[in-house]
Amino acid sequence: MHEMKRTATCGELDAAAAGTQVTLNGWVARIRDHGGITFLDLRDRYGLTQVVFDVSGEAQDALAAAVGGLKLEYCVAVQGTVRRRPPDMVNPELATGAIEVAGEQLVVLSTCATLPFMVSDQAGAHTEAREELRLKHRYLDLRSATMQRNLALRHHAAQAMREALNSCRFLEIETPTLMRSTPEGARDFVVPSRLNPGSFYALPQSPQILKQLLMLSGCDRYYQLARCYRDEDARGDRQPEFTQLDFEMTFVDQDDVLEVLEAAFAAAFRDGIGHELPLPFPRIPFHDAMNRYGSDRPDLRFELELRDFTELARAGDFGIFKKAAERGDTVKALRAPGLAGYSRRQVEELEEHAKTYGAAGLAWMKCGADGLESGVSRFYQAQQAEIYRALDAEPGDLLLLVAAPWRTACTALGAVRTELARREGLAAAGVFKPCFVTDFPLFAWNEEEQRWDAEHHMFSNPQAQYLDSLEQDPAAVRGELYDAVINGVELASGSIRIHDPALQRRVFAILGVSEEEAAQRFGFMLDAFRYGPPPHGGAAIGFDRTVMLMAGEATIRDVIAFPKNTWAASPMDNSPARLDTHQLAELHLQVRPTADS
RNA sequence: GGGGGCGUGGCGAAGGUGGUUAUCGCGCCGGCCUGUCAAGCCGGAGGCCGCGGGUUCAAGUCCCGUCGCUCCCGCCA
Repeated sequence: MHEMKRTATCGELDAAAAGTQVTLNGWVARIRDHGGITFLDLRDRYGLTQVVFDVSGEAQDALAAAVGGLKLEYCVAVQGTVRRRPPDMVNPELATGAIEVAGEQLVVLSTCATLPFMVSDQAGAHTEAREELRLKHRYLDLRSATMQRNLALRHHAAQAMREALNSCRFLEIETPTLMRSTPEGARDFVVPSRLNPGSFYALPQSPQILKQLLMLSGCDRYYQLARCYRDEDARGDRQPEFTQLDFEMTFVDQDDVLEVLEAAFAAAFRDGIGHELPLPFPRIPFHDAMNRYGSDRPDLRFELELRDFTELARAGDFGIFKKAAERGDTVKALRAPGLAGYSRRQVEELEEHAKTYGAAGLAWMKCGADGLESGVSRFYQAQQAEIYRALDAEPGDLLLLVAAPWRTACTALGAVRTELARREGLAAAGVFKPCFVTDFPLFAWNEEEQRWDAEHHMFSNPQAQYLDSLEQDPAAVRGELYDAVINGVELASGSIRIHDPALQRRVFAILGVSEEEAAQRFGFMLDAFRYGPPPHGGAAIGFDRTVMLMAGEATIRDVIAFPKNTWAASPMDNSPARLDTHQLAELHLQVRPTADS
């Protein structure tokens, strides 16, 4: 170790330490040079301590020179005496603000080049530099108080979730990251095999099948902080590699799994940010969530519930809506309390928003003191009283309406709902409203390919009351499927699985998966399920998103140490990168030029 | 695949309708200063305005193309 090894961190000294000799190691966060006296803010993971160098005396020339040469982000060691600050110079913003260290010796452990951007030292704030630059020099970005906090928060959340599951008899078991491509929704990341020319591993999109096999193996309860890989376009809350707290349980029903989810989230929020989530989480069936909030991941921090307007539209004179209702489409209404003052421009912006979610348009009217005004109100003069009653409308409200097939109408107006909340500041920070969304449909009709897809995945159990009518009316079948949602963010998803091979065959048949295809793609699993598979179910928690939510960040990249950008690349190490011809040859690969190169 | 936003010294921003020394804050370099904590004050260096082409007497500004970043739709069971 270097000379001047630390005896204290930069975050632990307080008035009780006054008078003691200490050595601190850390980085120069700030220098305030007043001539004869210089203040140095020394930073490490634990905090910030002010060091004072009084170099006015002639005998201090050597120290003065050393202090004068300091630059931001030099790594240094300081030895000195802790002393109380004079009362009027205490800094209440700082954990160590009651004291300062009178610096007596300074050793520069290493120097620092001119910074590409300032390391942010303000809690909750990121550096001003654009994200691309932050990612290129991620090691510097991670020095900031905010990123340090995020990494620590992530650690504590992980430990809390582990403990919560440990105390429920779960075993942490690892599964391979090199495995075969399995039938899941996303594109696979693929790894060529050197020993098996032309063959490839796939990186897991989730350990789904393997954890089910662990249940068959009698492990009873399994969990894993599993890295998952999906080759799809990124988003603020989504990047190609991410972490799930994946778990699975034997001999349980849906309520048992939901309880574990509640325990895991409660522990993470408690240990991570000291927040007590209210238990149990409210449960909202999928259809209710869509009808009331226009989303299968409702943000419950604000009301703004959607209402059905279909029958009113059928009886009204607005031709477009009338025809929609008669055609079997749904008309949804959103009452925006007190927003009748919205300008035409503002409503048009909301309409544009609705259109991106598939709405043909956004109709509107205003609730005046003497009845409905503006927009499409002239078509509904005869029904004013009925409309006020049905929507609980009051003078001063703005009414927004969408007509479309049920799901589109709900989704589009639901998007308007969250956009309104954003504009009006209704979604408060620091408030967490969890819920479970349950009773998802098992199958979704794929219009393009004219067939049924699995809404969740093809191993999810249909609810018992649909077992006799599976084939007759797939659209009506609800599964033992559930999501956990907090503040409009989907944080977990799971299901009770099919453990009866005969039922599994029926589901495959509905999905159009032939026996041969099933055998070829995941025969090992079907084979395994011949050997006494137990009833089981589980879920997976989107761990990055959970931490993002707790940290109050807008993107999961801010809670991942070394994330990828939206083009799945890392500006720091320039990955992905080309392989040299030798490596390619060894892997039996040949790179074909792209059409445009 | 589609749509929106952004790209100006190391960083963040300002630069109506085109007009000649491209502005400000931070950082950097030099100087002054004994109580700051976003220290202050004085001075200085540093920019082919993402790139390519076009219009024009004249382009950071207008047009076309292109690249990069970012947000959203699609996609992501």
